[in-house]
Amino acid sequence: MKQKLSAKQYRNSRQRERILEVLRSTECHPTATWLYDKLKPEFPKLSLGTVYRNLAILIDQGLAQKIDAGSTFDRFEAKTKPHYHLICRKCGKIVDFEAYLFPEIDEQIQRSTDFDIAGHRIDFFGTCPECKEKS
Amino acid sequence: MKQKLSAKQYRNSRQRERILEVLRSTECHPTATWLYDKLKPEFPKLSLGTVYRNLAILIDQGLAQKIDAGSTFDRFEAKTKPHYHLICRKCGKIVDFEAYLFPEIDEQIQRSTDFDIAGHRIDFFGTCPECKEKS
DNA sequence: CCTGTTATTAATAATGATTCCGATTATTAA
DNA sequence: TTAATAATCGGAATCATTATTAATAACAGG
Repeated sequence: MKQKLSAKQYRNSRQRERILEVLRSTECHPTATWLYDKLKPEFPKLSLGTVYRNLAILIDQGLAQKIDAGSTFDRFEAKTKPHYHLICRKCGKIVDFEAYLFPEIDEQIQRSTDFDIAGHRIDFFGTCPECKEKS
Repeated sequence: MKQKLSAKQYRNSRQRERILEVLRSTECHPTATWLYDKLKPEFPKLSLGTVYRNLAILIDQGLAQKIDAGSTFDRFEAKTKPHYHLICRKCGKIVDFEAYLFPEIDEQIQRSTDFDIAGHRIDFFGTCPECKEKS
């Protein structure tokens, strides 16, 4: 059912074309609804589902990406010291990496921007030992 | 309505106590449902809403934290070169930081773990210039 | 220029995680 | 013990996202 054949043959569609153009032309990192609102005047019959579906296609084509939240539902942990996460792309497992290796990068970034930096998060993406074995 | 008074007076509850204990005792980074399933045998009448509410309280008390996804809905961007994100804690704005400063840290992590590291994400959290002015 | 095939669309229904609500129960201070 | 009010349970509501379906549009071949 949930086919992910990148071999899929895509046709051109005015909607998808414009979604990509708008996505490329904006500074912000839009939500699907933001894109929908932006394009609604141009396509009065535009449907939100069309925006979602075309974003998925653009991602499949490597032309766009979702800002990766790692998982679709909230995850929690007891508060400990700062640490990083290793996230398995295959099974979604999250493993702590008990270190805060780069405390100096906050200042490094702070000097280059107008943001007040309070902290950072680093997630490493890859394949966990168990999933490595299976493949 | 949506009060966030940390001055709130919390009472003890067996459920919250156990939620924290389980959260502290596990290696994984549970979802609310996982905690619910874990504690259901112990509290046959346990409600999922209770788990969510108590997690919120524990977070308010600084005893737990949500693995921060930055925002509750998906955000997209046209695929460009690798870069980092500056995320404003007050308004949720995401700004690109056009650099991939630390390409060597993937190897650094890879050497310390059994994961195959394919890449990483760094998000910096702080306050954007506009929100700084307002406060 | 037709025509058949099938990707795409719009509208809407379904899903699934999270939050809210109301009546009941439990905790705490006095 | 009692009064005040958190906390609970269960179910309904919410809201972003995904799936379904009939109609439409793109495009390759004739």
